[in-house]
Amino acid sequence: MHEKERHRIILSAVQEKPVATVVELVELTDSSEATIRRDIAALHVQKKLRRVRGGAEALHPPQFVGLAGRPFSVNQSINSRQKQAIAKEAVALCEDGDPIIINGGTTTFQMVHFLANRRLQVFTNSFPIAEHLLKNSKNTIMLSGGTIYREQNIILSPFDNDVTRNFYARRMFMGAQGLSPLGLMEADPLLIQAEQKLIDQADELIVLVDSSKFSKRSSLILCGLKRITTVITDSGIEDRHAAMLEAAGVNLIVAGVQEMNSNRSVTLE
Amino acid sequence: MHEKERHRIILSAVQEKPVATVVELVELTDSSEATIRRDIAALHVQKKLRRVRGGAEALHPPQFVGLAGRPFSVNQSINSRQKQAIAKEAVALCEDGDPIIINGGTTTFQMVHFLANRRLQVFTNSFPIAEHLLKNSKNTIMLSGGTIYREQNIILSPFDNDVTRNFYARRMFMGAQGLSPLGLMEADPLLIQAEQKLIDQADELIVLVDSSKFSKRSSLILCGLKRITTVITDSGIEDRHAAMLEAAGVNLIVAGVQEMNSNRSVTLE
DNA sequence: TCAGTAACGATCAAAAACAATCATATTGCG
DNA sequence: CGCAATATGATTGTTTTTGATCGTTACTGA
Repeated sequence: MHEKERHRIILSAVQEKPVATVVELVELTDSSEATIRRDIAALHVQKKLRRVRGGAEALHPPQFVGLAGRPFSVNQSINSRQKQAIAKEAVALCEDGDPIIINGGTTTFQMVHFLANRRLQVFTNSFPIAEHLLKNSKNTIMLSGGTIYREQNIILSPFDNDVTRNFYARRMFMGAQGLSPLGLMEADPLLIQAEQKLIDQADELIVLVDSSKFSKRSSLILCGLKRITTVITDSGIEDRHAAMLEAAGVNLIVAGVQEMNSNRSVTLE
Repeated sequence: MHEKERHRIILSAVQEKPVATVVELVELTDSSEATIRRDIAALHVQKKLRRVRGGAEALHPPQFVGLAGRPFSVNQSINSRQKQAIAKEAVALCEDGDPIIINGGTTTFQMVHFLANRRLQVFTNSFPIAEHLLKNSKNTIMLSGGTIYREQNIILSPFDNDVTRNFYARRMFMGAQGLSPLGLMEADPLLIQAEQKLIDQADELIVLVDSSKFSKRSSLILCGLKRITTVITDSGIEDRHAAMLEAAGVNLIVAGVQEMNSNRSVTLE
């Protein structure tokens, strides 16, 4: 076996498992330990992997420290003041007993805090949302089936999911990457897929976006403005954007960040 | 077993319950107490867990009341020694890349620790299993859709679930309430429902039961003995029960609870 | 309080992993 | 073809890790 082939095998093996031992690699490549060690050493200086005693490990060990991968947990803290205010308004629309759909996302995730004392029927495709509500509330939780995508933290199935098709809600709540005259825009194709499966399963579509989203654009259009029932945003929204929504017949709720009585402690309760 | 692998298993175990004892970890990893102590000490200085007398605990331990209602978490500790040994044999049957189904239950839950270093395609209807694997392993996780039942910790849908129907596995692993000549018995009608949806989605049916289950009966029969490919149990199984399985053409694996020095403490710890 | 037991730390020998070296095989090139 | 350059595999001695033992310390229950 040639050197390059071994290197490919080694790199592949290191991706598959947290740590590939020298002995394993010997069996995989039918070469000697000495050779494998030399290979690992070479790949180590090439910064292709990290050399550890006993074998080698991937350079960027997908640190599944938390369920929320980096992107998710980082997003969590961005604009969390506004997001919480927006989420609060969203939950305020609901009454106990209502069936609702919460699409995965960092803004919609903030709804969980205000749902802690409620008793709704919540359908979601977000693993973190389901987990949190399950642990910290008495709501009925329904989950869509499929593969859990770690990066986006959503559950998605390539097949038409009858659980999804049979759950019909009064309202569906979702975030978005951007909101323009063209409609509701999203960046991640995976999220688009997930959202398109849900979007027709509710009477009303409630979109939760902070005001910065009105100036952002994205490549993928999910649906037109007319499909949206209500937009909840923060007071940073510009008049022209509000006018745009009004023209499309979309209700607008501006979450009052100011009315929260002196809570500099934004932390959740 | 490699150092990194042990560390993963230890961290996995610490997540599951408030405190993982050294003895438990020894059995989980097949290494000595000295090694486990050294590992715990190392992980302690790495701030990955907290070292306590007798073992280790998670850094951020209390997830409130906990997702698992009482019944689940209580069951968790009963006969956990045997359950872990049984679960270990179960995982040993699998090769990386295999598609498998893990039905929810306390015995099958123990498989998660041994899956920490593996890379399988795991389909489950158990929220805790999905959660744990998601957080502590690189396995691909697929979840069935539906309502999350808190008592039983399973996800169940009244509708035929296409995710389920389209996932076909090599092996399905499940626990049971009892095992008699009549077949596999279950007590909870809800569990029966969940299991019947999955049981035909795999080539082989592997049943994980501790030996006490052979003398227990239950009201509901899930399937006959002949449907079972393999039974994994502990060394407490009686000869007549082994004969019963043999007569039905069922493979039997006895998980070696190799006599630990003077284990008069059969009680749970 | 006072055993009795469990957990611990230190120590040392065995095992595993390693680095260095040399002999052999393979490859490339004149 | 022959020779040199390089890669590979085997051998040996060294370092690291592991497991077992033993004396000490911390808990437990009467």
